[in-house]
Amino acid sequence: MSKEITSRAADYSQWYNDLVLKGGLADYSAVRGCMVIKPYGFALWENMRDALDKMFKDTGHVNAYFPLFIPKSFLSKEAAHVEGFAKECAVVTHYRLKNDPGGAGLVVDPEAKLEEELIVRPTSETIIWNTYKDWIQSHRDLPLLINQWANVVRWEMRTRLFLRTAEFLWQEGHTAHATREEAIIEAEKMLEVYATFAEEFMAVPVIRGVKTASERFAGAEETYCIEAMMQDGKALQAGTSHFLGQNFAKAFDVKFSNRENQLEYVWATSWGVSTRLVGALVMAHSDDSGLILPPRIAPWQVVIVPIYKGEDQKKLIDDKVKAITDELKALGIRVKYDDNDNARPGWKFAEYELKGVPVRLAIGARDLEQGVVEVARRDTKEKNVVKLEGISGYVAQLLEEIQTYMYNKAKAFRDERITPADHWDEFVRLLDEKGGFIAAHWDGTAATEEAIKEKTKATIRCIPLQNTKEEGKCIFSGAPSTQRVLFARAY
RNA sequence: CGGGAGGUAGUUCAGCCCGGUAGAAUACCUGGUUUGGGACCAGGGGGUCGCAGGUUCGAAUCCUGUCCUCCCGACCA
Repeated sequence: MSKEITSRAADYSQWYNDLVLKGGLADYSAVRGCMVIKPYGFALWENMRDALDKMFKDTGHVNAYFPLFIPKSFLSKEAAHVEGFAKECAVVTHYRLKNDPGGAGLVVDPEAKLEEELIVRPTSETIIWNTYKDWIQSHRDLPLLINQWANVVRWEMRTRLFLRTAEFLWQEGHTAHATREEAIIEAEKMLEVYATFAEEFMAVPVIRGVKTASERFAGAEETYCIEAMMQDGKALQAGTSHFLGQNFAKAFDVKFSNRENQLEYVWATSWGVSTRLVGALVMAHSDDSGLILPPRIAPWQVVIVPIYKGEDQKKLIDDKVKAITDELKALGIRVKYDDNDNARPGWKFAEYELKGVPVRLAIGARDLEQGVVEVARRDTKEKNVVKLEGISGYVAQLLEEIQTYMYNKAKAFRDERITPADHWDEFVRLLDEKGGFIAAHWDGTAATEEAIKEKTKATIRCIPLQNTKEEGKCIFSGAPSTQRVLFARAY
């Protein structure tokens, strides 16, 4: 016995915390609302980051880096933007400490007050558009397709590991275009990149949609989103892409000369995903034994555990494992050989299940004699004895199979939790008893949306793209509606 | 930010009500036996009791303040 995990049924929140902490992804820190991402969790994030970074580059984007600090005056230039972020900003007011003459230790030096206070970026639109003003003169400078990997700070009242922390890591893309159409295409394209990443790498199915006006990004004309379904029936926004119109161009006076030599405001997008995706990954797939990580982004795809009596057997196994790991590595498979003699096999089995390693190979003297190895897959917990000959090919194929299985399982779960509702009683009952997305008609007003939220805590997660049009009556007001939207309680 | 719970060894926790110089399990170290689902025996090391004040001859224990975490709520791309 050692690392007990709270079951999902007993306490879903605690289960999630247990997995993150005991699975070695992150720790709490001495700073309120901030976490330490541990090496195993960071390796997972690095794999996600690398895959996304490649996708951004493949779609023509380049990376750059803008300052952590934003002059306070910048934030207030776009009215909706300041409204949305002002309440959760960390502010730098001084630039020096000194020893208190009264002996109270280090104190802020009141004489070192900043002329203009600096905001720790909650997002970088303002500092970036202030810069773009200098970079864009002509239509020949467009489109400008830039991404940055950075940390941001949002002073949240209530935090949860990965899902909502005061400081988090993310990427933010900021692009500038000559036309409205081109900017919209960009925002939609990047949403599709996110959706592809979530589905193909994280094995998390997502719904592509647009946000309602009240859920829209502060300063955007349209916010596109991908929404995922967690195992407790709550929705989680996994990524957003915004069509910013000319709002920031106007706020920061960014104009370009078109082909007719007329000055026009630039059209903009921004888009981001964060370490919150790690939380989504945990809650979408894992079980009561621990994490279940999809092979394409798992830090270790395969772990090999030797089982032996005495040094002689150990040597024989070591030799065989060396051959196997060489084969696996040649196929680009990330493999760990755990021959630590301090822990026994049973302990290791439990440990790597907790850590969600997709495939485990156990190999002992008996196996060597018979030329076989025990292969255990984390997702289904199936165990098979497989011939050592051709094992690398078998494992490579198994990893693919696990990736597909995890996606299909999550998709079946998600699809089963999209339920249509046509009456208010049914809507409320579904939310309480079943959870998930509820597809219902909505009259399109913010007042109705707000009233539903107040009564049920459910919000409109999105209006799905390519939604089928359908005449109906609003679930709440009874007013006419042309399509169903997806409601859910959300993280 | 409001309500509740908590912070004592690396970890999980007992001790606190009723003040008297800190304990268990596990982990760790040494030696040995072990190794196919979280091993066993023997010996050993490890804690300014979150932090800062106060009361007291004496504080993990009582009082005040403060920091951090969890749960619920308010708030929140």
